[in-house]
Amino acid sequence: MAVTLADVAARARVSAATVSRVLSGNYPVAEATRARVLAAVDELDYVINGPASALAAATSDLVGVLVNDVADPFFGIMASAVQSELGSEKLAVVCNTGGSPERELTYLTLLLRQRAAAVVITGSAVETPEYAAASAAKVGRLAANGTRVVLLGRPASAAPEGSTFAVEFGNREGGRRLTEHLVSLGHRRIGYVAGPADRTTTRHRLEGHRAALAAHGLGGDADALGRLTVHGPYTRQSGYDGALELLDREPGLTAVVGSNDAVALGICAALREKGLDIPGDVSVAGFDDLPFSADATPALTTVRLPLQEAAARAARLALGREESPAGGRHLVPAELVARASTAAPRA
Amino acid sequence: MAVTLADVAARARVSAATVSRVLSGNYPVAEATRARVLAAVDELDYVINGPASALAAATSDLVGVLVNDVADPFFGIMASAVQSELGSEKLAVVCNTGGSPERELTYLTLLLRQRAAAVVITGSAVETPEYAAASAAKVGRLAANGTRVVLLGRPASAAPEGSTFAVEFGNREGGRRLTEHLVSLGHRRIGYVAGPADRTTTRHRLEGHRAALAAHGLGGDADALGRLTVHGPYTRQSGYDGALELLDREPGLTAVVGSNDAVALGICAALREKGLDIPGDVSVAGFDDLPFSADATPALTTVRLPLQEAAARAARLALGREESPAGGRHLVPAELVARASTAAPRA
DNA sequence: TCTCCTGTAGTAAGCGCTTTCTGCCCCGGG
DNA sequence: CCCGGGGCAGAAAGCGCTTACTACAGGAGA
Repeated sequence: MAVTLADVAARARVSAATVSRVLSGNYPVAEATRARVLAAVDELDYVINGPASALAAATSDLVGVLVNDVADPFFGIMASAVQSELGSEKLAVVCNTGGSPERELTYLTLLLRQRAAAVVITGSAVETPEYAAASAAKVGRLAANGTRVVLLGRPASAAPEGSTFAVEFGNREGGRRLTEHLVSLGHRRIGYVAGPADRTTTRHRLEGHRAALAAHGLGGDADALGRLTVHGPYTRQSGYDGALELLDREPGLTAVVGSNDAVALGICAALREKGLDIPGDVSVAGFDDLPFSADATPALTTVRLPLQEAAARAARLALGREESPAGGRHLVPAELVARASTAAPRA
Repeated sequence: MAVTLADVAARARVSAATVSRVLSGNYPVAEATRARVLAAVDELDYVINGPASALAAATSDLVGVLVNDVADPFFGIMASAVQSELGSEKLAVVCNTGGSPERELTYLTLLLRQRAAAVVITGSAVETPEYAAASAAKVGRLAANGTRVVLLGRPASAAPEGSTFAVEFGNREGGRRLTEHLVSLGHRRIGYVAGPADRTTTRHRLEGHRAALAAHGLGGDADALGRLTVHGPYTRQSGYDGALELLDREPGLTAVVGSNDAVALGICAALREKGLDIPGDVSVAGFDDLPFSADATPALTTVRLPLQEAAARAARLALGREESPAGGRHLVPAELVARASTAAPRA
């Protein structure tokens, strides 16, 4: 990288300052001068030095995107949408946290080090006071540095303020609608394979589920609810194991809800292995409406979360391209998608 | 970010140079001094300034990862594996090129600008001389800048040299094995929904397919082959459309191969819609063995590409952690995975 | 005892930009 | 005809780090 600003300046017979102004575009430059500079840039095949620019301007072109795992479609779709929305203006730094709070903090530190322009944090938060405090501290540090922080699909830990925003998913509402759908079909004993017990998303979806049950007088006592619920990671395997466990505890189940679509698919596999028909013997439902859900056999009833739109909005907030409502919180609605995996229980 | 190296140096009563040396670790520092510096770093909660460091050292902690689209599992899996392999040492900058050569070049320029330590380029290349030239020029420029370039799942455009490596997939071999499997089951008229005509991957998979046919005297003339082949993007929709088209042209088909698993699923959907049983009436096969393929109904026969291992190796090459064989090319073998979507044709 | 290493640490010169502060030039108004 | 002001462009001071190069102990060999 021999060619520097100074070389371009010399060739265009202007000062380095002028070249910088032409390239950054945030200062008026006479048209003739601009053309001369641009020509020189072209002729020399000049590529600006990002780090030098970032150092002088105290901010970089990087936007961090924290996900549990980009290989998981739920996160992959969001990461993709964020990246696409950034265009060629900013670069997306994708970090797999594996859902671990420690790694999340580690990556936030690395992004702080890079003087990232913004950070989009996806995935549910762990609900422990220590984590909340550590997380808030780190976010505060980022904000102090001028980095915009956007929480995507995660509730604002505290009241978001200044340059911190939240795009939240209607998990509670979606969970409620899904269970209402099942109840209205006639189901009374509904199993639930939930996500890890300490995550916000898990809690919200489960709360929606229980709210729907309660609204129809099906809540029962905590013990009964507990017997119908198992927890595990958001994986297919967890659905498989959970379904077997629930079937064992409550042979009379007529429906099982998975905490997400992958879990639901695992539930389906377990039921099928037990010789049960879906939805003839047992109805199954998921959450998220990922692309493969419509293709499954039977097609999965689920709750659609507009991941792309939500992620694109998060990206726009990160870039400061979209105004934020007072309070900085956005709620993205969840929508029931009823398909073939749910039906009325046998009489 | 008020705290700088100088602050740490003052607090530890050493010079800035010493602090830098302790943090970078590439220069001996006495144990007592090191401890003092580390303590100061801790007390001041110092975070190094990435851009400043990158400017002075002329290289950054960024590794570019070019993919068609991270939301596509094929690329998502590779991006995830690369990111994980980088650990917290380097940051992965993921760029969606959408398969467009222009965007690929744009992103390579942006990564050059960032003085990325390495770039991993995934996805098949477009086979036109202009693109090959432009791409080679850009890669050369990156190499000249000290950036390691690793091609993942794409043939080395020219002989890779110096800091350029290639981890290639056994697409030809995989294609051959798959078709041999079908032929050995007794299929004679095999349709093929291929990828875009101008991509290397498409060509290799198709060549493997045709080599297998030729080996069994089923090649026929170019016309016959052409009639059994349609091209389209690597999408489900393309498989759906392609299958209908092929069925129309050649009603006597007993098997259809998709250019990848998504295409194969589309083929399945089209066949089912036509009232055809899989594999009773028509066998279907895909390529890649993505996670959803095993779960499809019927489970898809396909060719497994060890994407994670390949991507991890690419990442190691990018970091300079793994020795490369002479010539810098690695070939990753493809393996046939026979499942329920293929069977002998009806008598 | 003196010199010469070897092992540490400090000095200082940048790395290539951005941006504030100046200053020039030219126009319009008095 | 002279002065004030606006529009552009240059000078130069950093931004915070890395890394020669230099300096200075203290110990070994002569």
